[in-house]
Amino acid sequence: MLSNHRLTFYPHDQERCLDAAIVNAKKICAQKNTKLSTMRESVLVLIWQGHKPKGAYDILDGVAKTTGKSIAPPTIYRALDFLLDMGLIHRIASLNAYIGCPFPSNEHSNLFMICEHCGSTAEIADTGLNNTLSSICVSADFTLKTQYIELKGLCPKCQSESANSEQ
Amino acid sequence: MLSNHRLTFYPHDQERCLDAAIVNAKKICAQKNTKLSTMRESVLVLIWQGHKPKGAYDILDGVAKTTGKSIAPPTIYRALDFLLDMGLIHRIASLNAYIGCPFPSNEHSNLFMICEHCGSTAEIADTGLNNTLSSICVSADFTLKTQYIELKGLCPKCQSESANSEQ
DNA sequence: TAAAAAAATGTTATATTATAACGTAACAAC
DNA sequence: GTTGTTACGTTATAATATAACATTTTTTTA
Repeated sequence: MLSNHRLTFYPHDQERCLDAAIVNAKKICAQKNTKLSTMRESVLVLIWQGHKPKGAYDILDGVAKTTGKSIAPPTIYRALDFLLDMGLIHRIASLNAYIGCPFPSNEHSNLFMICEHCGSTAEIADTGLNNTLSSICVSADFTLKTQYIELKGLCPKCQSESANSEQ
Repeated sequence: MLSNHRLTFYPHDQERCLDAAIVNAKKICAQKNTKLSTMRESVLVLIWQGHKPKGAYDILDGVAKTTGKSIAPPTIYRALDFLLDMGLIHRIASLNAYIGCPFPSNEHSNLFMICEHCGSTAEIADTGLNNTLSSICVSADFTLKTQYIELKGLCPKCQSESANSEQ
């Protein structure tokens, strides 16, 4: 089981996650013979500020601020499309938002645990889950291509906080 | 395992699904001491035309056509919110669309199999899957509240069609 | 290295989905 | 029959996303 829930839900050096993601992204682009242009890298960097999904227009504002340029939506959406194609980010449909993939270039299950309180979002790849889903699809004669699994709830930190506030 | 995939993916009397859904909806509203007003019923009827998720503005056009009135978006969104609250419909986040729930008033898993080719969408409630998801969440110390599981692929009919067209 | 081709980005406009804010009508309860 | 509640009407606009076309940058290759 591949998961980044410890990094996501507990304090850690965010900078290291960012750096690792960028290094990894460059490697993957090289492998796939594509380029992580300045704009694409800026978008990826912004997405990796923290472990919370970011909306396209938040990304737009952030990139505009850091680059000092004024940017139009298509520029951001094109970068997002590229990063999605490369498997470097995921789209969280229920939030209309985008998040960095902690283990790109691995087959995985697109399972997200989203804290409703603080927004922190962890990704998990679980073989058992994939097997369960596969067998469900087989029994319904449904050919599975892609899956979106978004779990909403409370992360460890927000659980204990809400428990405290109820006292 | 509760599922409507046979009804969804194979020819059948659509009218019966619709009638059953409306009867069921009235029963549930009575139980919950709420009212399925004319507008809400119109929206629900439109959603139950076929087993494909419908967008809010498609619903708007449909209801406007059948009632002969001109309707504004908030009217539709309010009816949708009500039906969602009653558990009579679900929102498919990846499509920004709404679909009737075949077994409201049951605890279930919000698992949808969506045909990418024809749009037919079946809902499945599977205890094994819920257990798998629960244990994943427990091991990550994540308190699960709600889940959105959307599987994209090919329904039985579209599988055989695409197999034929490749010959 | 200059011209051609391809890839990426810029720009303008607009489509699509959803909600805020406030007013009115219908209905139930007292 | 007035009051309170619920649902619906109306206008405007927010938030997300894309179409269409122009320009720039990079790569290829003659």
